[in-house]
Amino acid sequence: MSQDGVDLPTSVGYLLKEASSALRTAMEAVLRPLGMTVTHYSCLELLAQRPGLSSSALARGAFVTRQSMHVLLQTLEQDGSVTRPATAPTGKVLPIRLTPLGEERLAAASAAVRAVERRMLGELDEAEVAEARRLLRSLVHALRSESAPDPDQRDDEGTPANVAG
Amino acid sequence: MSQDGVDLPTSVGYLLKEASSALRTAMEAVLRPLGMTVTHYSCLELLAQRPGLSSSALARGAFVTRQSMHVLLQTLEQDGSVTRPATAPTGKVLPIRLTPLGEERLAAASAAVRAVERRMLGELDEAEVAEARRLLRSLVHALRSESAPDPDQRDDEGTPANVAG
DNA sequence: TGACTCATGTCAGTATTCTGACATAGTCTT
DNA sequence: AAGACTATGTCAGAATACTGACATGAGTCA
Repeated sequence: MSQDGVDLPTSVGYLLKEASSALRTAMEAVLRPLGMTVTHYSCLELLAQRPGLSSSALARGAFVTRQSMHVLLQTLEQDGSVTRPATAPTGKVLPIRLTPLGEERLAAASAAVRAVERRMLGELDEAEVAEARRLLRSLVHALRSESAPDPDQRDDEGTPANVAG
Repeated sequence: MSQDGVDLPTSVGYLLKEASSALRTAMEAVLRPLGMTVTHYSCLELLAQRPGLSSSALARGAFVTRQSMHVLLQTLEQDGSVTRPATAPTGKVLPIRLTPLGEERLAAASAAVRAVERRMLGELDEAEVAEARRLLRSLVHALRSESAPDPDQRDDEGTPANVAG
């Protein structure tokens, strides 16, 4: 059974999902007291690094559909964490920005998440961390290389970004 | 901004999520033609390797809540892929098993998923794959070590397993 | 210029998963 | 043996994300 099927304990795919799941769980645990979900945090962090990003761009960066990001942004806007111009400066793109309140909330969340990442990497030295980055990038690159649908065309075509494995 | 916040492109956490997301997308792409979702597949694969698993054990293995697994199993049972005894042989645990039809479906799905995993690892040699396993296990271990809630007590306590990061 | 293709924003409906809660069956402790 | 603790199965409601669809700008190319 282990030879014919995918041997889960040694499958890199399974380990990837396991690690990703553990990370999300840990992040949820530290973000919950701050009244923030992982997706909220991801969105704010992306905006901090690249102010003026569009809703669709945010969706790609957070690995959700642009429809999901759309409703999330409505929440964050009501929340007062982000602002969006009523009319598009050019084209249809509505550049989104953090408000001071959003930056404030992000600061606390970002610190908590950094602590989680530090704990995650606690058993590794610098060289191993670098190697982990390199290997993960290789996996992503290989998965997207051939016969892998373009992640940008997630819409009206059928290749969502859920996360799992 | 990059020093203060979490620098996404170099964050191992972000790369982990990126890789996991890419893997799930790729798996969905190959499983869709087989009429199967990633969670369905995970469940069947677990059952193939450990027949007689309980619903809760399956949930842990697939990184979802036991409630989600419960509804999933109802689908798979109607589907004719798995069977569950009406009464518990001992205690409350209802051991679940694959039907011949389930095994058949799993065979096709498992082959497709193995191909995806092969593609994912295509750029790496054997030593690098082993290193990837080791590093991923280290991340999981470190995340669960301290101040990380027991994943078994996901219920009535507040630490779900969603996947993201 | 006009047709084509692509990306974005948005609305509506569906599906999946989660949170909360409760009863019950083993297990461990005293 | 009784009580406490843990784990399981299950039901119901809520939150979240996704699929499908449509209109609108922008860029490309003949």
